[in-house]
Amino acid sequence: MHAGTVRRRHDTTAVNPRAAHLSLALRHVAEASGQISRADIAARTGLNRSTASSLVDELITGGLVKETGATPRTRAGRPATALALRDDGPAGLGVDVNVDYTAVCVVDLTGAVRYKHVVAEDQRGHTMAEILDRINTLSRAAHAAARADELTLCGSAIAVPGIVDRDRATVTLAPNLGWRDLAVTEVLPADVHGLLDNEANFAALSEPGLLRARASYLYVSGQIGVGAGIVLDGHLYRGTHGWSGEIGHLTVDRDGPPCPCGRRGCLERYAGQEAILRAAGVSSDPGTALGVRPTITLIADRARSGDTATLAALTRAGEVLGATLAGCLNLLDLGHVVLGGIYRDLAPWIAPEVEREVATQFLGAPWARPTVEVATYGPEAPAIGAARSVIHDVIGDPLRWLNR
Amino acid sequence: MHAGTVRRRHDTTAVNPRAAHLSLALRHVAEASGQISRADIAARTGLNRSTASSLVDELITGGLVKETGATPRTRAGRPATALALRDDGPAGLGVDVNVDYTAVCVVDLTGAVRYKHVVAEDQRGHTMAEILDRINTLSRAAHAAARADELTLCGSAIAVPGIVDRDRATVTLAPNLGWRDLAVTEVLPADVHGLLDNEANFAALSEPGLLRARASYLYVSGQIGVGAGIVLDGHLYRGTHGWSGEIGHLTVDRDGPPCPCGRRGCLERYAGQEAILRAAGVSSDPGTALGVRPTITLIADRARSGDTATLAALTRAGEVLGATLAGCLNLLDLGHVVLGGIYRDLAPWIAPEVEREVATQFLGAPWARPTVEVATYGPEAPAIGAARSVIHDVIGDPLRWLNR
DNA sequence: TTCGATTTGTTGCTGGGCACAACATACGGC
DNA sequence: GCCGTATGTTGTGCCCAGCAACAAATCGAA
Repeated sequence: MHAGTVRRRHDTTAVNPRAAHLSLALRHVAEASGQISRADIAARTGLNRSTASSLVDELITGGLVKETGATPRTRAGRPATALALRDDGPAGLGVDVNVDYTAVCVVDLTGAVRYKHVVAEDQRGHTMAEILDRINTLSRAAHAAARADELTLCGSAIAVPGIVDRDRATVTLAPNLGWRDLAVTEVLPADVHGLLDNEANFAALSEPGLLRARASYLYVSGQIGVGAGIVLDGHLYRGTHGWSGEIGHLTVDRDGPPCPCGRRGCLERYAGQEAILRAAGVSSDPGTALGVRPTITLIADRARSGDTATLAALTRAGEVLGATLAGCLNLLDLGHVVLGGIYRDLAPWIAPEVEREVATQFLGAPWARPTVEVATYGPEAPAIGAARSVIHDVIGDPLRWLNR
Repeated sequence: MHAGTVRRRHDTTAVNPRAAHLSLALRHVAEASGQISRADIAARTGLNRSTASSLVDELITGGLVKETGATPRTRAGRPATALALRDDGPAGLGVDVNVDYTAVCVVDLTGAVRYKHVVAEDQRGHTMAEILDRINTLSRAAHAAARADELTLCGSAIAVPGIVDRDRATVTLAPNLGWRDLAVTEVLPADVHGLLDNEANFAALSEPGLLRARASYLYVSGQIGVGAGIVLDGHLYRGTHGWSGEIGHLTVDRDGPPCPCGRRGCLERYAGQEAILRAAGVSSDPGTALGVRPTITLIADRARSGDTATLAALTRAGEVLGATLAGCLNLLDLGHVVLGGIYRDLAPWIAPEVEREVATQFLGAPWARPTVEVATYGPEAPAIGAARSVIHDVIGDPLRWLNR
């Protein structure tokens, strides 16, 4: 079940066993894609074989699951028929509105990205209406592409750089876009109700291992700010208001340099994009449009060519970031960190430092060595994660798709 | 459902609707004690009135719920019969083994503490066998007291200062007790299976508001170290290994004083008991037995009499603690902190500082002002929370009690 | 006071869905 | 070719939630 919409925030409501079991069976198919049979589902869930069969049949006739021939026969006995998710059923539309680009993508039930389109253009030169219009146009194109690919869009989600109110589907505040109390999902095609969340949160959902391994990890997204998505047991933890993961303003040094937020020595002042650029001696003039990517690849180029100032800046940033993350891991008892955003591009220099800091400062290290991983997707992560969240909702409540 | 034992760590198993609904009904009775009727339960859960009646009847015949006359009649219509938890049914046994005292208590289904006994004696002068023997003796006495009070002990839980492996019911490491890989729950009466957890975690469960309000908060437990229990939506969050809440070694200042853990500038070095004592100019010689309480009350006395060094030490500790907690709240998006352990005794001087720091540094403050609260229970909190965790398990799975 | 309106709790009925058992199916091994 | 084994299907019974009708207990108004 996707932690967001279907979330049993108050699990004080009655349970529908059929719906729960359909989701359960579908989840097992998704987690062990292509290598699972009806009997396996029965064994793993504790349900009776006949019940599992009935559930799978309903999922098959509903167009969510298909049989994929027989499994490789190993033991004696009748060979099982393998089950897998259909890749021509429901699909999710993901949109990412960032400061200097807009991205849309379509993800099918298996989690595969079936369509992707990125428009790299700084939003700051455009009015709100123009931005919304672009979102609308891109969404329509994605919608058409999905239909041409025999996919049925069954939902959409928008990632924005800011604070959102998910219940009201409203952007509370997105400073870099100049948005405040904006119901942005209304520009989406009417037949797909729109979800909404922070970029870091959706980016965290883009990791492919999430569903398969029922993972718990901290996804760190380095951008102009530094955010994080907290994934616990395969579910995004959003906090009481939906603002979880605000690590950019954790205090590194109470006597450190002042931060626009009013405090001193925030993590962003050491490991944020601007701080890295400044420490490396690169001008970070916001007037040079298309800011984010190019400057970061510039940094990477410099580091690759051995520029000492750049290498020192990255080492320092990695150290500070690692130390801060170690604290987060200690608080949450998480054993896994994923480096996303700019840290993914800078991973060759940042990751070792983070790994070292985390290994030495994680208190559980003697019993469980923490791992640091580089994100699978780069700038397209929020859009993919957004689309995937739609898929998660289908898997969490397949009945809504079945009797649509 | 209690997040610990009954926890759907992998919610990959079939659901038993009857069990879930019994728990649901019982939970509603517990949350709205004395002011709820069968019809209310039906309305709030979405279950049919007849179903709610059936569930309540089963809970009544099982000895978990009772009718308490009629409700004050306000509107027209047949007056409802109020329901409440029985206080003469199942009860939980809680044990707290700390460095300088051992505590046991019995909590009934309503959450009330029905028996309590604390033996203040430093464990460091005794062998492991002696300590275990004392636990056994105290437990037997509590068992007898519960029986004399017409209560039926249906489970037990032990709080220890250290790292535990809940699945194996084993203390992995309790430095101050000298324990390592000890299956401490085996000394409990055989008919009550023993749970096990860290003191801070159980202490967090001792707060009475937990069940009623489905709360989310950070319970900070100041002792020799500084620990925390993370409560999300009324459930204790224990992390992937059960070590969550380790805030004592969050870094306050990377260039700060060295800490025995090998790092520098850990929170404990500023807001831990020893640090406060030292900063206040009080000797913290560990040779003076019965260390914890008396020295803390001494500090409180000094502060009350206006000793400037003491007041400065407390202000500083509160500041640093508050700043660190603000970071935790930002990461987890929690809006509520409970100050427990020594911070409860020192609350008059610590709490305002914490409150100020949290208010200014919590990023969500403009939309949701964070609150700081003083813990309900003092040193007995872990034992009470341990006992209460047993009760939570009964409420989370009443069937196990009903067909015992 | 009486009668309708209203809300609560109970009872009998129905149907959905799961467990169970028996059976058909399809292999491997001897 | 036969037996053992594992998978998937079919038929049966039971649990339990929903539904509707009814009894119970109050309020309000004529």
